[in-house]
This record gives sequence, structure tokens and C-alpha cells, in this order.
Amino acid sequence: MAAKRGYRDAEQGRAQERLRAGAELAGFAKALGHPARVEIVRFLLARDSCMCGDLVDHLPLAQSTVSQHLRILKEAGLIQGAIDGPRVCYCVAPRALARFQGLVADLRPGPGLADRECEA
Amino acid sequence: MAAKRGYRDAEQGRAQERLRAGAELAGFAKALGHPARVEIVRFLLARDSCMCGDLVDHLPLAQSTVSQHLRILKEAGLIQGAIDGPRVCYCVAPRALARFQGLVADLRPGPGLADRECEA
DNA sequence: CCCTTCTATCGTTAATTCACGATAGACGAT
DNA sequence: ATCGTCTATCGTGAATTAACGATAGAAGGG
Repeated sequence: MAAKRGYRDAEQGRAQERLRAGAELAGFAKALGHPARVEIVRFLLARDSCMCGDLVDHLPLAQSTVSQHLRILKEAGLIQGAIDGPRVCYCVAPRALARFQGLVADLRPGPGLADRECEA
Repeated sequence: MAAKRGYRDAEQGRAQERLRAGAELAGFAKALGHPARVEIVRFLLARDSCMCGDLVDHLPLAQSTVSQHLRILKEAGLIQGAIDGPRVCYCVAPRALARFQGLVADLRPGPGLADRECEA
């Protein structure tokens, strides 16, 4: 009984974890679901670090819009910012990016289902 | 001159390709930017194939909503559907998924910038 | 103190998203 | 033909998103 309950709890835990991982993936994906935000992440990956103003120069958007996009990426955990005088210095959060990449890589067919394709 | 122009064209082509890849990534990400759509893709990956009705049973959403989510995933190219009598049989589009995974995996720091993190 | 730089936030507007119920149309069975 | 199953589409309403200009507040310099 107690062992069976333990088994149920473990199963419940896995289902919860799966649900959480799904929501996490959706959250990251949503944050990257806009071209400007993709470009921001790539820009940040390509250089040491950068300021909001650098991005404003780089993207064809108003400063306030860029700031909003930065906020979305930050809330999704994909980037982080360090205050530097009157400026903020942004960079990608490596662990969160790796987590996202892992979640995406985990989208794989189940056992025995590789390369199946329905007749379209 | 002609050689220089060819060089410019190649560079232009690369910039265009980069822009296209960015938009492509954003498109895929946007399609997966909702928990129900993540769950749909996972469900399809876990089984041979499935019908809209199977998903309606699986998700806590109305049939019309499920159908709309399927449409979004289909328009993003991540899934495809084959008509089967009065039903439609859906499955994941393996090449599009692999493309998405490749684009995500390509989000990497530039040369000499590995594991950099700003002081947050 | 004033001025400049820098960025986040606010408010606004228009467009898009997301959920639902109703329904049309395709298909198969009788 | 009718009926049932199945799904896409339509219309609706509420919430969210994405763009912008204006502005407040932080920080630094003279």
C-alpha cells in the first residue's frame, strides 16, 4: 500500500514535471516568437555585452519599443541586465538558453516512431 | 569592379539569409509559444498519428479551439495533415522540426565569447 | 544648481490572439 | 434520401501584443 502510494507519487511527480517542462518551453518560445527579439538575442550573443542604445541603433524600432522587447526577454529569463551608471548592460543568460535548447532538442519521436510521416 | 560587385552580392546574400533564418526561427517559436500547441506537438510525436478528436479528448479545450491550434501549427509548417474520410490524420513534419531544432542550436555565442555573463 | 545622456514606464491605438458556441460541409452507413 | 461522425470555419468578446511619443527618474559632468 505504502509502496504503491510511493509509486503513484513518483508518477504524479513525473506528470507534473512534464507539464512544467511544457509550459517552460512555451514560455521561452513565446519570448522568441517575434523577429526583433530573435535579433536581440543574436546580437547579444555576437558581442561581449551591449546597451539598450546599441540595440536601438541596430534595430528599426523606437527606443521605447526596444526597451519593451528587452523586458519581455528578461522576464522570460533569456537575458539579464546589469546597471552601469545611467545605462544598462545586457547579455544572454547562458543557462536559460541552454535549458531552452535542451527542451527543444527533447522534441523527438517516441520509441519506434522515427521518421514516420503521414501521407499529405 | 565586377569581382568586387560579386563579393558585395555574396555578402548581401548572406545578410538576406541571416534575416530569413531569424524570421523563420521567430515563426516556429511563435507557433510553439502556447502550452496547448506544445502539448499537441508532443502528443503527435508520441504516437503513430492522430485525429483532431484524439487531441480534443486529451486537451482541456473545445474542439474548435483545438482545430485552430492545429491550423496555426500547420501554417507554421510544424505539422501536416492527411485527409482520412471525414477525418484528418495529423503528424509532425520531421524536416521542419529538425530545421527548428537546428536554428535553436545555432543560437551560440560568437568566437571568444563562450560562457560570458554580465554581473547581474 | 543646470544640463545631458540613458532607459524604463506610461498611455494610446490598432491589430492579433485565444477561448467559446454555432454551423456548414465532407464522408460513410443505413 | 436521412442520420451520425468529424472537422474547419465563422462570429463574438475579452485579453494580449506591438508600435509609438511623452516623460519621469537615475546617473554623471561642469
